[in-house]
Amino acid sequence: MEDAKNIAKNYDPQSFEDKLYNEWVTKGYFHAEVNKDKKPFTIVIPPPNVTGQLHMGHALDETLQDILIRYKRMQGYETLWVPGTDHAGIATQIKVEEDMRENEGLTRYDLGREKFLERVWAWKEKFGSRIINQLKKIGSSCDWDRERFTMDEGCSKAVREVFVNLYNKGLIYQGARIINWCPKCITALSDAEVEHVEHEGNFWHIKYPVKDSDEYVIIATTRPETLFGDTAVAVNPEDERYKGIIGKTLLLPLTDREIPVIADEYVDKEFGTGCVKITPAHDPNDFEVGLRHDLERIKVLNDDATMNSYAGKYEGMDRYECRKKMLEDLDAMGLLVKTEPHSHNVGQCYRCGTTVEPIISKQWFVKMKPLAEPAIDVVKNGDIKFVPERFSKTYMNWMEGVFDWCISRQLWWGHRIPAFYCDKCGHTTVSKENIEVCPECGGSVHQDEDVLDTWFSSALWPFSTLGWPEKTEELEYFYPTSVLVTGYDIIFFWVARMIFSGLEHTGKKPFDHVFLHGLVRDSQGRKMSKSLGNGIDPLKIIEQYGADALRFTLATGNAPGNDMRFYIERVEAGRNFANKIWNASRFTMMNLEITENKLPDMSELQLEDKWILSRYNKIVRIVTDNLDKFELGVALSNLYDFIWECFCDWYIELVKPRLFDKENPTGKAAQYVLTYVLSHTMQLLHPFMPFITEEIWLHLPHEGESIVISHFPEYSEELVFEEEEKAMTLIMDAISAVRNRRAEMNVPPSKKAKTIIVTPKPEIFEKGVAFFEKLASASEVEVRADKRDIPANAVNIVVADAEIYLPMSELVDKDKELARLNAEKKKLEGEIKRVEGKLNNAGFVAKAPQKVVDEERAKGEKYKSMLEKVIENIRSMEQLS
RNA sequence: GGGAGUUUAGCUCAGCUGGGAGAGCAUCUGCCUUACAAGCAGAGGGUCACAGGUUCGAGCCCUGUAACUCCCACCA
Repeated sequence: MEDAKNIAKNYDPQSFEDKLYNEWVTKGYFHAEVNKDKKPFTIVIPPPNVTGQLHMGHALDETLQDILIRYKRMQGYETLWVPGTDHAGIATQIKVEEDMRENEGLTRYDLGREKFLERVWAWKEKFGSRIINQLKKIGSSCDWDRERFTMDEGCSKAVREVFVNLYNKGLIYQGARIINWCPKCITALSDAEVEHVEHEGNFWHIKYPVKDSDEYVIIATTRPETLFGDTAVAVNPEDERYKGIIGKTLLLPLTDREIPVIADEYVDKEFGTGCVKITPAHDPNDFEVGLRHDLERIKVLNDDATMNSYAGKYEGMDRYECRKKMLEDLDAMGLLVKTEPHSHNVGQCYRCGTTVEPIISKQWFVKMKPLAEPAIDVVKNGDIKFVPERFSKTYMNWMEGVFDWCISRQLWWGHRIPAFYCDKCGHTTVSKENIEVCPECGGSVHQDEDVLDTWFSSALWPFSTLGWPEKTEELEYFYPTSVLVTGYDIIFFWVARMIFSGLEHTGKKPFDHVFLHGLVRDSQGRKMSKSLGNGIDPLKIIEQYGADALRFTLATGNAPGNDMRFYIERVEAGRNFANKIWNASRFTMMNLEITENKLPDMSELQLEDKWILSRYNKIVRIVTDNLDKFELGVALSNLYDFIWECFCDWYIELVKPRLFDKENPTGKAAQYVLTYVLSHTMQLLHPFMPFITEEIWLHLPHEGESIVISHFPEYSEELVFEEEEKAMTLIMDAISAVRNRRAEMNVPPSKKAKTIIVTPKPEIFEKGVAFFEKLASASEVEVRADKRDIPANAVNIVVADAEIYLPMSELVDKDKELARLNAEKKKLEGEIKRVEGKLNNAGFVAKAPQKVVDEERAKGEKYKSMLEKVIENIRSMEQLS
């Protein structure tokens, strides 16, 4: 252990984290392959974000995933991450377009499709590898060599297979529907991609004159510019006010068009004026009304939300400019009755925040009903489990009310829709292979210009990455995967769609568990975002505190599925913990003569050895149980307490006398136990804090070349020492009580005192003599069964099974001491009253479990005997002159 | 409008199937005790949001109330 003695005084993560990571990679510990001798553990993870910059949310994802993977690997599973290296969709394209616009003033249309896609590839090349390097910094054991999920042929093949299969089953159809249109991204969006934001707008009341009459109707609208697309005004058939007007013709203001008044149940008599303008091309409800009444659909907006020729003189204006101008004009014409403030929800593009326009458009849709049914069942019957469980409800609500999914996007970057239109006969052919001629008439064909929604291909992730639709060995072995780890904000986008896609295309569920975590917020509880500038860069944190400290922070302090606030103080706590471990290890190594890592013969174990082993053994079970339940935070905080309190604060201190005294025959045993417990604890901690645990484990006597591939500790019946644990607890409580009394009296540790322990169990306290000397500032310890000859003015301490006397008469203030004893008496009496209250309650004794009753009885006994002693002490104190 | 979550120490949060309220940080006191001042030994601090109920027993289960947060939803 020569190098052990040279280990740095303080924990310095920079000195070893990178080095260890590179070693793990070069030695291939992260590599996964089909291995029939082992069981697979497969984890599905979200893609790196498109900016190529690691953010805290991603660090959280990655940490939780890595904890599970490392744990399972150490348990002997063949572990595979199913990683994505590409987000094949809109976000990437928008990013690149933004970049082009800002730096060169170019749009994708200026470049043309081919050149533009080249740009995206180059951009991906640059940022894709950057984020992978960043993920290594936090210790991710993802085998990044398996970059399968790209826009390559394999993936495209899966996407086409799926598209064609669904189309042939009639589950994909093309149709004109109202979709959400983002005028900035210039594409259709799915319902899930639209965020509804409360918006302070106006309700404009506008007169529509009745033809050949002085009458008019007043409609109320929040989007007056869609007036140009009105093809009717609707009233409720039951509405007495308007019965007479149904069927009449209105003159649509600002145009020369005439529109009818129709009756439709959809209109709410109570809301607004009771008259609704119907714009089938720009509103989903109006679209439905239009279908019922066979109304014309007039689209008045261009793709960039400027007005088209239907707007007459407003043509070419932006939608809001047009709104302003036309309202002025209507006002001048006396047709604007009033402007009423009205707050309502406005749909915004969840990526760029632009207000979306509902627009009629011919798009591709997936019919959701038939796909949703099995996807509901598989969660309902528990085949797929959400952790925490409550999210299954969220999922179910969405799935049960799901609308058809608009999957076409008017973008260039993405999987192009495999539909071909005949230029001659117009026939649509959907095909896995590219075709040149129409199979119907032999005419030339052109492929659909649009691409598929990102989530359409992402939904295939769990199996397309494993080679599907080929029946590969990997697919056979690793699929269905074990667990998906992701944030709850992505349930609808991704989780739900993976579930129904997996079921539909492979006939199997894509994973067993969905482990959901919350969002990382800043210290004020706000979502971290670029625009707020409150994002904390994980790499800076790692640089300053180390990856292990960051991982500690991300894994503790919150329950699964709950949001977490990021406090730098919590990272400091993690760093301090690492430093504590570091120094405990340093101490261990400095006192090591042994070169083997094994337990000594049971007969050589001392009381404190058995105590720490027994406690360690329990921690093994706690950590394992909680990791199996995905309670990572609970597992880690238990480990934290064990390492800091049991191992560092007690065991190391207890064992120091044996280590320092080279003559002590039990010194070797202490070294073995110290080494055993420390190195095994490092293994327990390794999934959470991989770097420091490896560094320490390698410095301790060990077998095998890395903790990464070592075997995770298991609970052992041999290490159960209940009696010794109890005995040790008695001693420790007594020591704490002495310290407490000394602190109360402001006695510095340097001032030693004789300690007399009066106890009915001298055989236990005899074993603790050295501990009292070391830890309770005892100059000399006397253990006995009677209290003869003890000076009445000695400091006295009453604990369970013992009375302790410190003859420090000069420190005793009679009045203060009496006050304290009386306070203690009162407290004990209160406890006894509480316990007896319970025990005298017939209901309690009859109905409570025997174990609980017994425990209460034991407590009662203990308090009674302590009370007796306290009363005695009060008496003798009172007799003092 | 529907659904979910939260409410526990000054702050941030744990508290798993009901059995004497916990951690970290902060505060106060005393310690350079030969691994660690990024530390050690102590202390103070809580009507577990409120009101009912079930139970021998409720922070935990049930009902209701209030405040905050999030998600979903086509009311023009």
